[in-house]
Amino acid sequence: MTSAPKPSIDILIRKLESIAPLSDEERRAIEGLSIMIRPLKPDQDIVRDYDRPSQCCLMLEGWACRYKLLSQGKRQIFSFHVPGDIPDLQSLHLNVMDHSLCTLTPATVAFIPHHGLHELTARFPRIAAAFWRDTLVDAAIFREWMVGMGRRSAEEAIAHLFCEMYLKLQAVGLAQNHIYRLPITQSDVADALGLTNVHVNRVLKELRTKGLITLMGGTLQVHDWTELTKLCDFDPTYLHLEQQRAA
Amino acid sequence: MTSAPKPSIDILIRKLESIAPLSDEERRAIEGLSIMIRPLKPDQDIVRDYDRPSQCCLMLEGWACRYKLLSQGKRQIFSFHVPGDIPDLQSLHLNVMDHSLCTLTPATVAFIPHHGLHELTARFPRIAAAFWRDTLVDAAIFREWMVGMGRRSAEEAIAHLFCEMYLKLQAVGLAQNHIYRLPITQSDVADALGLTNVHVNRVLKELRTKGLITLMGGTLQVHDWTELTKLCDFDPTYLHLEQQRAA
DNA sequence: CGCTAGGTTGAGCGGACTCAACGACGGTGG
DNA sequence: CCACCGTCGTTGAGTCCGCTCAACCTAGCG
Repeated sequence: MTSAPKPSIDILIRKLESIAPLSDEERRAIEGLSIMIRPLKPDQDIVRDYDRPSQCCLMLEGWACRYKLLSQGKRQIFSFHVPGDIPDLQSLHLNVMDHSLCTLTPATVAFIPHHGLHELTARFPRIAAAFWRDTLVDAAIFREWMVGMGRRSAEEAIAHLFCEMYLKLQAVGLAQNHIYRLPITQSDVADALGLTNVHVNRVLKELRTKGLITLMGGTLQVHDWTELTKLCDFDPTYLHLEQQRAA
Repeated sequence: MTSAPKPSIDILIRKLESIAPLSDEERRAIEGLSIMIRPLKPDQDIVRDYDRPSQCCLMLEGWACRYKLLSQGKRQIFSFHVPGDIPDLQSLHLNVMDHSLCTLTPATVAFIPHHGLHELTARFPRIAAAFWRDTLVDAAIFREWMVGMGRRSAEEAIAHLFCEMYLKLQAVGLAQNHIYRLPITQSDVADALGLTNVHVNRVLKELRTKGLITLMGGTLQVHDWTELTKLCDFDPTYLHLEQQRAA
């Protein structure tokens, strides 16, 4: 953070354009969305299970995650979100929240009323398609996490998560050289992968011992990318990062 | 199947209308889609991992599932699909398949070219929204399966799956009185929940012994719905079955 | 300086797995 | 018509990955 640019909805335009170019009119329509920008503290819920939100949340700065609390205090994390993401875009068409969304770090988010998004997507099918696509990639990542929890060992699952996060962050310019900020606790990792914090700790130690990664002070460094991807059989197809040709 | 009606795209119209009413024009546009209806045998792949399909598949009769094969022959099933579903709707906007789709029973499916669907959704934003919503419910179910694999015991996970399938089938008129056809093997259940067929077998025996269910010849009967839902802490919110008020 | 959240380590346990055998059933072909 | 075979379901015995419980360490922070 040398001289932080003022966070704005531009990040959304850039994200959409990384998939398909926008016309001037489309770009102007997005810039014309009425939004409310708010700074948030860490561990602050943005929307909660059973809420009926009337707005979506665009991450401008910081990390967030979607999760659900079960009886007996168990927690399942569904996804991690970084700047450019709209983690609750589904609320545009599913009026009840079936999970919660909360910040992991200090964050800046833009709230965009459903009203404006409904108008926007009705007027511009290509923008609607781009948003739709975004939720589809989300679902693809859910599927891959299912593979992790159902069919991968703890070590493979953790390695896989680290590979995935690196590519996601690299795609939005938040990571390079196999180093990135990963401001989440071992308990968060555990709740994302269906493990316990104790076991995550042991596996991390193992990965460190093998010289594959170091994870310190919220920064992850991958020392041997090839070996790490091999360990977990990582195939990035599901992230659908390649540019789609314009429709 | 006393006097089977000829399967047709009507099933799709009915499904869309269960969410929001369609105008005559919209209905006619859907009926005007060029489709190809095909009967399929059981265990037949419809689309495969890494394919780049140019059409979507509407289930008219029979069951299908989405899955992925891993190295060492492991398999993860992501979802089960019944008549009215479009299991590969995501291929409309994600051009590479990141998983496969195959029949579980003899089935009849309608293939709908992407071309026609793109036109349809561009012309009718409300139809686009309905399709989009459908993929969002899909994603919500993925999330719930993640909860099952990450944070539920085998018994809870299996009970939860049975509750889910009942409500999904009931919603399309394929189940009532807590009885329904479940034409899948114990290995399928295992691959869906991240378990082994052996363990699924033992847990089913346990559920049978408790008098909660009987599962025989592909038919599941729930004897004590209340108890079954209590056992797995079932909350159907995530299925988003309630009618949505017209946009 | 003390509190708290997060990380680390040990010891013992158990749910689900592995391997293996066998039974039930339906389809198929000689 | 029945022997054969493959798929699916069932059961037993032994193992292990990841869990539980618990203690302790470390660093940031009010």
